[in-house]
Amino acid sequence: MPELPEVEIAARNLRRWAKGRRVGEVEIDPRARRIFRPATPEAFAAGLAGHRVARVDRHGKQLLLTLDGPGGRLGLLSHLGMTGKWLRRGPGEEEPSHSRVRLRLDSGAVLHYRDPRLFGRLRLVPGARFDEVPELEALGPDPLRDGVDAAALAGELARSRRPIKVALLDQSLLAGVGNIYASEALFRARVDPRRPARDLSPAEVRRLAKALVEAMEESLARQEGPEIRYVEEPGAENPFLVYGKAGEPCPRCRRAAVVRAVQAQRSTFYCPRCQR
DNA sequence: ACCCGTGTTCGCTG
DNA sequence: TCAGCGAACACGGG
Repeated sequence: MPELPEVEIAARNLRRWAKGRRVGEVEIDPRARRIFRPATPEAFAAGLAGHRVARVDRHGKQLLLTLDGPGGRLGLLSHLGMTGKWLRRGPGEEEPSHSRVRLRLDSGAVLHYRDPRLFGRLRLVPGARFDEVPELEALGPDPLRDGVDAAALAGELARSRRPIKVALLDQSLLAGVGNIYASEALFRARVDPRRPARDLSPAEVRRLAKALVEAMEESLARQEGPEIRYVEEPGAENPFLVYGKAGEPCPRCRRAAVVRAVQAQRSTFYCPRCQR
């Protein structure tokens, strides 16, 4: 399940697979209607077919493909939700399970959008830039592309009583931070996830900003490759410091066990001894 | 059977 | 007016 680093890998893969290619036939699983709401699968397929992929961009967890066609330029906005993934299959290769959308390319390959839980979204937008898509205006800066301005982040956090872990998931503060990297960054910055956001000192926010970027860059370096394997999938190791490590010794102090707590209906992992 | 899940949106409340 | 909260969405895996 994708957070910013996984979506960045998806963007790089799509660039390799689809940039410069023309989309031919578009096939959609009839069960996948909700992915296209409020539009219909029929309108999506008709609007996309015949266009050529000019570029692939990412902002936070949002992917934006820019395509050119006879009717002009259009954007394909893709959010992977919890279980979405773009895959490429060559001619004759077996298609993935839960393939919801198939885009036949003029390279002979087929792009599959796989999404078992149907929490992802695919939408055609008239604008072809992120700043022309109204729904994306609310997104905060992208930590990898824009960096994290600790002073600006501290200013935002100062207005919130929410626990810092919950505030970090707010996409209007920073775009792309999800449940894993919120826990990982707070551990690296030695900040207790339960503390009210407004109570963090400037030094703590600076540590947090640095920790977020480092956690994401390490993950990106680790995942570079032809096809992403999400961490919870069979055969994948858990590469994180505290996420999913409840009961195991803290990798820093070794003297306390990692604790799992629930905040805003999501799991949080932390070391009660290191994180203050 | 039951619980859990790397995300977002909507409606309610104070 | 709005921050904050909980339910809902939907399906597979342990």
